[in-house]
Parts: sequence; C-alpha cells; structure tokens
Amino acid sequence: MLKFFNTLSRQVEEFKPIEDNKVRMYICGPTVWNFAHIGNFRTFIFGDVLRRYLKYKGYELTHVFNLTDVDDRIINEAANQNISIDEFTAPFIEYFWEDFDALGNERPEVTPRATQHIAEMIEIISTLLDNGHAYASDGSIYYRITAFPDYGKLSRISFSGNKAGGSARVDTDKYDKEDARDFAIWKLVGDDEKTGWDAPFGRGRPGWHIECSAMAMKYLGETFDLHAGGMDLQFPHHENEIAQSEGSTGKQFAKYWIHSEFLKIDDVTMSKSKGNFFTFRDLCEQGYSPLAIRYLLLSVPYRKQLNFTFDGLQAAGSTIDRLHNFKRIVTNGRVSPGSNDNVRTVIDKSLNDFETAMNDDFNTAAALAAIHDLVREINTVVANEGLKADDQTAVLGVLDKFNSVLGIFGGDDNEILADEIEELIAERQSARDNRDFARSDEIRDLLAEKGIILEDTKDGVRWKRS
RNA sequence: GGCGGCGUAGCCAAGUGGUAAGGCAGAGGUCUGCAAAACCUUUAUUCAUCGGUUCAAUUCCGAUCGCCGCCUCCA
Repeated sequence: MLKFFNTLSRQVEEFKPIEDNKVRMYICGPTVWNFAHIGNFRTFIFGDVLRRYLKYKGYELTHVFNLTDVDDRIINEAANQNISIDEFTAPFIEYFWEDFDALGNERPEVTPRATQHIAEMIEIISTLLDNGHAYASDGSIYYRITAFPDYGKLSRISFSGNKAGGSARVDTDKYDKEDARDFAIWKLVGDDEKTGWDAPFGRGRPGWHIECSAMAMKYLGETFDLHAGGMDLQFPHHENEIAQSEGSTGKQFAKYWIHSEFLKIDDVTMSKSKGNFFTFRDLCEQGYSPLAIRYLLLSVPYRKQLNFTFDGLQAAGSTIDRLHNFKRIVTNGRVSPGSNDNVRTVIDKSLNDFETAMNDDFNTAAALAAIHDLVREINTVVANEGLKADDQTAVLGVLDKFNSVLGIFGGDDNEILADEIEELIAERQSARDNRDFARSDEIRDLLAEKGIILEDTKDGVRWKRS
C-alpha cells in the first residue's frame, strides 16, 4: 500500500487514484534555456523514480512533463535574433533531453510545449473573465484572488503576516491591481509588437502559470491524480495553477501534490554568485559518472534537503562500482545446478524491505539499504558455498526489479569480448600456469592499455572495463 | 517580521516512546607469483544544547543556539 505526503493535506496519505489502475500525473519541467543546474535534476530524477515506481506497482501511467518555452527572455531573444521561438529553443531542448537521457530517466508519455497550447490558455482566460475570476486592468489580464476563497490552500502562505518594514515586498503601487496578490495571466503587448499572440481580449503573452493549467487539463482532464514538482514551484506557481484551473472549472484540479526539496551545496544554497553552481555537464566533464550523480541525488529521500558535496559524489561513485561489480559477479559467476533456500529467504526479505521503504513516502535511502543488504548476503554465499543456478536467475531477477524503479544499474553489461582479447586472457593464464610471470604481466599491461582490467580470483580471472 | 524544514559517527545519511539502518572513508582479515581488484569483519553507551513529561526519549513538549527555504521580479 503506497503512502506519501500530500502537500494539500499536509499529511502522509494512502494513494488512491481516481481510476483503480490508472494514474494521471503532471510534473512541471524546466524553462528550456535555464534548466541545467543540478538542483533541477534532483527534481527530475525524483519524478522519474516516482513514475517508475507507479509503473512497478502496476498502474497504467499517463505522465505529462512540460517544457516551458514561453518566457520574456526567450521571446525577446528570439525576436532580437529575428528567428522563431521554435528555432531559438530547438538547440536548448535537444541539450535538455540529452542530459535527461544520460541521467537514466525514462521519457514521459507526453512532453508538451507552452507555445503549442496558446489556444487552450486563451480559452481558460476567457472563461475566467466570463465568470468573474479575472479582470482587465492596466494593459493586462489579472486573476482576481478574492473570487477564489481557497487561494493559499496548497502553500498556506499567509499574506497578513507580511509587514511593511523588513521584507514585505508586495508593491501595490506598481500595478493597477485590485489586490496586491492578484497576478497576471495575460500580458498585453500592443498591436505594434511583433512578439505576442492574438486573443479576444487583446494581443499579448501568457503569464507564467497559465500554461500548466492549460496543458495539464488538456492531457489529463479537469481533475487528475498527481501533480509533482520542486519545492520552489509550490508558491506561487502551483498555488496559481490551482486558482486558475479550479476557478475556471469549479472542480478539484489535482488530488495529490508532491514537492521535492532542493539541494544545498556544502551546506549553503547553490547560486551563481557563490560560485557553487553546477550543471550536470560540469560534473561529467570532471569525470563523475551520470549514474553516480543519479545515485547521489536519489540517495536522500525527496522531502529532505540534500547536501551535495564532492566527497559525497565520490562516495556515490564507489557505491555504484560496488553495485555494478556485484551484478557482474553474479552474472558471470560459475554456478552449480539447483537452488538454496537461504538465498531465497534473503531475496524475499530484500524485495520486501525495498517495497516497504518505497511505499513509505518513497524512502529511497531505506530502499537502497535493502539492496545493499542483499549484495552483502549474496556475496557471502558466493564466497562460501557458491551460487546455484536457480539462485543466480533469482538474484538477477530481483536486481532487475530494483533497477526498473531506481535505474542505477545501467544497461546490460553482459558484454562479449572480442576474440583477440579472449585469446590474450587465455594466453596470460597459461603463462601464469607455466610461471612465466614476465609474459603474464606484459599481457596484463597490454590489456590495461585497451581498457580491460583483469582481476585474479580463486575462481579464475575476471575482467572489467576501466 | 510571517510561515515551513533541518541539526544523528571523519563524511553522506535512515529511523523509532524501549535502548542507533545503509553507503563512503579508516582499521583488520581472506584471496594472490606479485600487484591490483574484489569480498568479509569492524567502527556512535549515543542522536546540537538545556529543561520538562514518562517506568523508559534520539524519538513527545518547551526554551536556546546554528543552518536552509518561501513570503518580490522573471520563469
């Protein structure tokens, strides 16, 4: 039974989708030209684990992940360069998916773009104008928060707490709004501007939040199961999505909301000014593997701030090596026929612990501990009595299950070596048998140059890629 | 000023009203012609500090200290 923390109710609840076997889920993606820092990727990796676990639980999934290509900087930059928005954003989008894939994420079912859903946004805005949830003022269309009494139910932000001194920052003089909290849903640009879209209420650009309301309801329906995203989006973005969507339909928007926490870097906030702003590619260029980055980012449960350090990344790399080694040893190890009851017990316990942990608000730290327990126990069996054939199949089977959720074992590494290399390995073995260590060391060095590392064990020689 | 989160071994961290998961690093060991790798074992009388409740608190309550996020534009 899957339980997790629902931001709406502020408590851990059992997950019950609207339809028994289907989950409709929306995750806010990045602005396409400003996505690359590692904090964002924690959100995307958690979103990926979320979708994989729902599939693991047998749900048929429709997962919408939007790419924001409407923002002032994009529109203005494209206009400056005298190219279309699509032409401007295409390279950024391609770059994004490369990173997304390299981190081992599955592509969501639907990946809509805001610029292709302007008509749907206009429709919602028209409804909101008609039913009194929006008004035109000072060249823009604003959402009327006083018309939506539920406003603030997600983030529980109390505007009355803002004080005039200190940090109050709602500047009521700046715009001609009825209420300081009202936010723009359509920003008029005037007829002479090239950059905008025609609408019944005037040529303009959509506000930030309306795109997600439009795309979520288009692909998932007016009410759907699950909406996720980073903590930074909880307010105002998600609060405003609710206001717009529920204001226009009168129905509940998303039943469950999940927000993942952000990163600290060496205990301080990540920011460009602090010089601790990393992108995924920065880290790859420094030699850290994508799987190590993935492991680190999901090793701490999503609701905790994760303290990102290079020591931690190094440690994650070692851990990933150990897990991959384990899979390699089980895959390539010699086995005798039959099975071992103890091994079955270990496997069952590990799988049970894993699912219990994931069911408990996606406790990935505890889920990983269940995997490590399995690794240790099975390694001991391999070292002592050796693995039986049926157990080998069962262990690999459970590893596949873990991997289908967490994606940390990478692809199939049951690689076949070139004949020439196999021959060298065999030749070295016979040289060792003849105590011709000069020749055997020579071959070992030769293979090392080719990126093949040999390991002598009591069960014979093993190899791996360096 | 308002709201929320966090503080557990050298590091990253899970967790619970009944006496501390897991990983990394370290130490010891096994294996080995050597080396490397791999594997195994091991590492907190204690959970920021001080009070309180309780038979019992790291876990509940209060205070203090420290750290982080949101409350503004842009997305």
